Amino acid sequence: MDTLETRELRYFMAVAEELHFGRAAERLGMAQPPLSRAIQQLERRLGVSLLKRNRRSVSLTGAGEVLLHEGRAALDATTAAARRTRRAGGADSPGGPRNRLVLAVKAAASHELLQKLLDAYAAEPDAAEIEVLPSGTCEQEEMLRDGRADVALMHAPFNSLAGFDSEELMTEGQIAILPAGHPLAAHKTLSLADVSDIPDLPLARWARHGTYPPGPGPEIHDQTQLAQLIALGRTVAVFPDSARAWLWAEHTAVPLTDAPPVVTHIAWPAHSRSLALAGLIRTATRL
Amino acid sequence: MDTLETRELRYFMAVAEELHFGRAAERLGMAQPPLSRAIQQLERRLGVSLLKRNRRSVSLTGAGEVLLHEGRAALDATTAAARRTRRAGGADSPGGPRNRLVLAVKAAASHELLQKLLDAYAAEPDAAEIEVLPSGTCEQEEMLRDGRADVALMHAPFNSLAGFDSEELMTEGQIAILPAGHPLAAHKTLSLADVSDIPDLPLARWARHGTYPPGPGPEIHDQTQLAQLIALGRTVAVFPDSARAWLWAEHTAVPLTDAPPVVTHIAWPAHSRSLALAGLIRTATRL
DNA sequence: CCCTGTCATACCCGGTAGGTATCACTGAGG
DNA sequence: CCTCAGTGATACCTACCGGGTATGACAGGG
Repeated sequence: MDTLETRELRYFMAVAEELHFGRAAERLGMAQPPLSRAIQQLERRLGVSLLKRNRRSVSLTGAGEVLLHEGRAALDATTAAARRTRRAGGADSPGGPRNRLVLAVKAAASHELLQKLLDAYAAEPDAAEIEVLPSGTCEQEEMLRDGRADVALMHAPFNSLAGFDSEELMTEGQIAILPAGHPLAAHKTLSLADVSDIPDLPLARWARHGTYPPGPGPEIHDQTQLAQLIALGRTVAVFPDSARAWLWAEHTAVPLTDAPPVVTHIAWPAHSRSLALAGLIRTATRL
Repeated sequence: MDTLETRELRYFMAVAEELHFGRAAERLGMAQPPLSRAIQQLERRLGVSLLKRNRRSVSLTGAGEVLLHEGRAALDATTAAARRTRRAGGADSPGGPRNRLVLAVKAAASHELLQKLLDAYAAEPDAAEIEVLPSGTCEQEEMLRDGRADVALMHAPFNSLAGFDSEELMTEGQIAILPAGHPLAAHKTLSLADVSDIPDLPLARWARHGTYPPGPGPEIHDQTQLAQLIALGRTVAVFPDSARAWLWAEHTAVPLTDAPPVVTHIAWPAHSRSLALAGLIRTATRL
């Protein structure tokens, strides 16, 4: 009736993303004709046209766009259910489910805070085991949504907290990281405008989901790469204060006066009901 | 592999809620044996035991509890995707998708605010059509989650805003609604303690999802019933200020000094990307 | 000790998901 | 203008599996 099987959703997502039945079928590991048929059935069942086929190109209708977004959320929720259930498996000794929590953190994030949090929590009675899962740039949200992680350290305004519950842990300013020898490195403070268009030092561009924002700067996907490029005098970067921890001798940090403060949150799926998670959050807010 | 079909989720939810294969099968409109088999397959696929069968009774394992919660969220997301897609159907004329928004409101909620909101929004250029969906006590959250509604007026602290984005619209105090002739009705103000244990006037109990909280007061599921019982001198109720709008001559409203303020929010699913919704929210915050 | 309730097993059938072959149509290029 | 490459739809077949019925196995209560 109005069921929407997971398989159908998967199929539609593939087609909607590829906008090409052949490639979508290949990605799904199946032949093209059954895929075409499945999508037709889906459209008939929903009573809605999802794709515009022009015999030569495929595009989304309005309803298709809606299903692309809502379906992504639904699929994520489903795989999250599977993952979390599987993870909870075996943990069934009465009196104390040996819960394990997966904590997603951006690799470059404040190491000090994380260390304090883990230490404090480990000291708690009946603390669950914490698995620290390093995540790429802005990937924590996705990880929480699809169940790879149970809880995450996020950094507003870079991460969006939409759809999660969260508690504020720490606020810090931002600094510009410059090559030590650069003229600007002599300043006591700088503004964003000062560092955003230095002719010889374009701002580095970070990979987000495999693609890079446009711009003149070098393409980066690794903090060490960035550190090296700065040391070589090829680029400049803007980071939260806590990045001072990993600066090299060839780097100079200069506070930025007008950069928005970075707020570190601990965030988790709003519907979570795990005792272990509650304990970790309590510990975190007490730091 | 780790797919978790919607059908399997539906089946498991039924069994997990009934804790009885026979009744669950009946509720699903199928025979018991295929249901047993489906659950076994599910457990085998997940590699996790979900139910403890004692040949005489069924209970959830830890993993089963997890799947019960996570699965509910996943199923809601899936049916939401179906509903919203279907609702977006046909709306495909280029240049302006004739979006229609479904707004869930608690029936007893501030009528004045709702009226102002609807009027203001209707005056906007290219306003979408708003369908007002009355919802039972604390049902708005569920409606947002499963796609029956796109946006809702919620009242903290009664509704939980967890998992939604929201904007604050209005804050009001609370009042006790008493029979006009009652001695307490002569007071200028009251405290919660004053009204919570009046021997002859027990607090009314509202239905939530068909069940009533325990207590001595009468069982209510309708504001008119409540008004009548108060008028008859049988009960007393606590409401936000805006309830004054529907008071009878036989009622007296007395402000409560220590009741938590009621904050009306406009709330919507965090991942929403609808233009029409954005417009409505903009209008609401400008009121 | 039997009887009832309850979940699991055995077996069968029909629908349907998926594969292969092919058609229908479109747009580019010579 | 015709041809050919590319792409989605159609036709048809098969095998799997979801669902049904009948029955077994076992626990508890009278």
